[in-house]
Amino acid sequence: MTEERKISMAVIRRLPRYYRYLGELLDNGVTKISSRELSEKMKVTASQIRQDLNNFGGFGQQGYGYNVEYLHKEIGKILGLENTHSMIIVGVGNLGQALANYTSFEKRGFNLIGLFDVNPRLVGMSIRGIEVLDIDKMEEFVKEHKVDIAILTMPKTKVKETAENLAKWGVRGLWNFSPVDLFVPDGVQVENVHLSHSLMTLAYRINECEGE
Amino acid sequence: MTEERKISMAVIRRLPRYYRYLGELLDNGVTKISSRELSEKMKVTASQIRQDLNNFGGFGQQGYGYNVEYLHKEIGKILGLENTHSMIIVGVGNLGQALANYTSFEKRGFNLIGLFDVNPRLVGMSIRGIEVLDIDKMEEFVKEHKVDIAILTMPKTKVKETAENLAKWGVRGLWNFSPVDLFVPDGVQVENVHLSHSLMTLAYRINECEGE
DNA sequence: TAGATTGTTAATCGATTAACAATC
DNA sequence: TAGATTGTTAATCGATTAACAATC
Repeated sequence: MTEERKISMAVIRRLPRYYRYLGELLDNGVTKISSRELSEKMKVTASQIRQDLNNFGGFGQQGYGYNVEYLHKEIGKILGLENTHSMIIVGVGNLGQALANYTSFEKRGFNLIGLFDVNPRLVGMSIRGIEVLDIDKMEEFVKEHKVDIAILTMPKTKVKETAENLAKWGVRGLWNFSPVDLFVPDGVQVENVHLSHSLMTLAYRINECEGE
Repeated sequence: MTEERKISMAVIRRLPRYYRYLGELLDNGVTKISSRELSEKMKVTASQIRQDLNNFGGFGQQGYGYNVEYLHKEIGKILGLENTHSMIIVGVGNLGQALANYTSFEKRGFNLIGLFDVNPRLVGMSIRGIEVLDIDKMEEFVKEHKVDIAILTMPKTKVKETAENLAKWGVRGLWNFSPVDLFVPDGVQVENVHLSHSLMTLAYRINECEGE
């Protein structure tokens, strides 16, 4: 596959937001929108919207604007939402269970196919029809099923080793919820959700803006 | 308070990571570190570390480097971690419960003091000694207790209204887990955790890097 | 056609990196 | 003092915004 140009992460991270807004417009029966109108709703510049979209092609029409349904669909394609993705959860504690119970991921084609934990109390339990397996069974499972994404919601002590193994066994995406930085081989993508970092930056801003 | 200069969010978002690494060094008994050594560990440039830190003052010593304990403590102060912060959770579903059970926030001074939900089945239940109250009691509670941060883990339909109310009642930080953009008055800080966005960007990268 | 709005180039702004004088 | 490393200025790089020609 010949990539024309590397798209910056700043752009990529804005795409889901565009996708969400366009979805809402679609639900409200809006058929067309200009970059200016969308920019006012989203509180960004129209220039940025047009630049962002033109990284991927010309989706609009001069003098008219953008067809909402078409643009929504195209951004979905860019994000890879026309494919389904299979996921497993490694670590079925509080957070793992919460994510396992999320049904909205499925709507976007993210299907949960496996749950793993070391805790014998959890093994054998089922969440939404999926049985929690012992972590010893994970290698076999991953090699047998095509696993696109592993959700890492386990204690941080074992994350590094687990991530290395999963990468070795062919998992291409790691959604990491541990406060640990994973350095994995090329070709494996890591997306971190550092809740404690997020909370700390909120604390900073609260303290900074005291008395504003 | 006279702010000298506006610090960019890019810098702020790196601070928790510095804080974490320095904490680890501290635990390992490391007493001093140079920006170069730290940069190698963290895979960032030494220049960036020095620039970032010098936004807040000179914490190092020429020819020596940085004292790990001192720097760790100072970054903690910058992030506001020497203060405690009181938090409530609004919406005690799967994710709300998971966050309520997190004990690690407490270690950093983030104390949970209230839980609220509309669901009569959840009201009256206790998590870690905190009773879930009916959402009708929230206004009174917030006005009586000093609430710094509200964690919004409720269905998205009610988030906008709830956020506006909480802001009105004096809550200064909103940690928002709903796929909704909140536009609140100045002085109220919003930190979004858009899990679905995070997952979509991971999907994009997996698809993009196919065959790499 | 005239008006509107895109796609795209150019200008600006901000963030990152490099370089080096200051100094421990 | 000599060596090391910071703090800080200058250079570069990238991202955002502005402007406008293309065109529907």
